[in-house]
Amino acid sequence: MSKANQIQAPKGVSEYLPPQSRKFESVRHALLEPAKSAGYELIELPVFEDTELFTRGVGESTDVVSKEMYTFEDRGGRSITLRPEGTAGVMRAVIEHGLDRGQLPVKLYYSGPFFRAERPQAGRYRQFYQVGIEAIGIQDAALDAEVIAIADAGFKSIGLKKYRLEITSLGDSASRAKHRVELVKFIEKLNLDEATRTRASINPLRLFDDKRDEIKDQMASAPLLLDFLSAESLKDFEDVQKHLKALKIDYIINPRMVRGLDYYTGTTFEFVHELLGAQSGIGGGGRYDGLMAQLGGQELSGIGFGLGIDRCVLAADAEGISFDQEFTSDLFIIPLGDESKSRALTVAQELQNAGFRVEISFGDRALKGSMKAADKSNAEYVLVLGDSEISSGTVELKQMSTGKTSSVTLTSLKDYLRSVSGK
RNA sequence: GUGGGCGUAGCUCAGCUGGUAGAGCACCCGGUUGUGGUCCGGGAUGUCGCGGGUUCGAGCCCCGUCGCUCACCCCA
Repeated sequence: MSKANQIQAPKGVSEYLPPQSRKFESVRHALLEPAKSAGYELIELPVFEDTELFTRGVGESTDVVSKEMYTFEDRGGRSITLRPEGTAGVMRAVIEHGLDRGQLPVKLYYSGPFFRAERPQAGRYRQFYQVGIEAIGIQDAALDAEVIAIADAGFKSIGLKKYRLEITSLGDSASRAKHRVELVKFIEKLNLDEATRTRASINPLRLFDDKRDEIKDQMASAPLLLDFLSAESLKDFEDVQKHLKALKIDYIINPRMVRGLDYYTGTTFEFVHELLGAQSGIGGGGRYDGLMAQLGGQELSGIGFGLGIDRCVLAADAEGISFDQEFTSDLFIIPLGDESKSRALTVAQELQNAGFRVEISFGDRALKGSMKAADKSNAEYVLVLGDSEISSGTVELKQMSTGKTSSVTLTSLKDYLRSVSGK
């Protein structure tokens, strides 16, 4: 098999094959459960949207929109983009279908693939998976705290320990405007290369996030947005912290935190894992005041988060967390001879319908080979189904862990399995 | 878009200063009739990423190219 002209997966996509895929499933489940427990409901949306949704919602000045979108023209000449993040799409659906006309807040959760045309690296993929929630329509520091708590509960439920929560507040627009003037003045005096200066002119906050030492050193004395918060914004931020303390959720204030999406205002947060490489953010989110209106809806505030399933899987690996749900079947049926195959299928069907996990040995391998297959499948019990069993109606059920066999009639098989498995 | 590392069997890798390819795991068959795990014996599998060059001879050297990977920008 030559690899030269083999079709490969597109560059930079994350794929989960068994048995690794079990981890993915467990992680997604763990991240989703806390949201359900808090009364959030599923919203399932398309993975592609009108391009304008993102240019208007996420912001033209962001890297996500300016250089990382998968955009193409569909057959009707419309510009379509594979969703790079989840919030904009949720807002679109909420506005379009009037979900915000009922009781507030609207509480939604979702999970699925997202797409960004970036250069891939550890923990960064072109197709990646997120779990997200959005709570729309109520401005309340307690809600901010709940959203953060839901994310935290998800990570804890995976078993993650080596992560930290960083929070800050971007304040209201007046606070940000005041700070921006001072920050721009400060940056003008710095010694920066052309590319960095251009970046700063688009959004000066971005310089806080630069990883290069020469930039970090220069930015050490830069004016911080937190120091420019209005009394109202500050009170809100303190309330969020008060609630987090009540919830016993540890956090650190990171006044230099920058988020890549333009719509954030007020409370913003990020969960950072300590054992991952350069891409260490396992989740993040914040409040967005202007987004709904920006997209043509009411002036409603919202808050939400996106958690990276891929990165959580990597983090779980890094922490050595094992997902102990081994793939085990209750019963493995080995038919001997063509006549018995049909019978094996019907026996399996009946037991599967009764809630047991039952596998069949397919093909015409020797009994020994089938036994090995049964062994590998971790089946609890094995039964050989040949002519004599079918005519007598009685099978020898072998318990693999002990090697012991017991005679059971085919008609009582279900009851027998129930009694020994407790299912 | 920019930079570093790496591309040898399904997987993990070995291959000394160039002499036409190996191990472990996994897989399949067998160790006398229809009962697994251990053990023993046997077996299949590679255009050594691709193309070109140097050489009597290249997996090993040179050039190009593609891919993977890590990092920068940025982000889940």
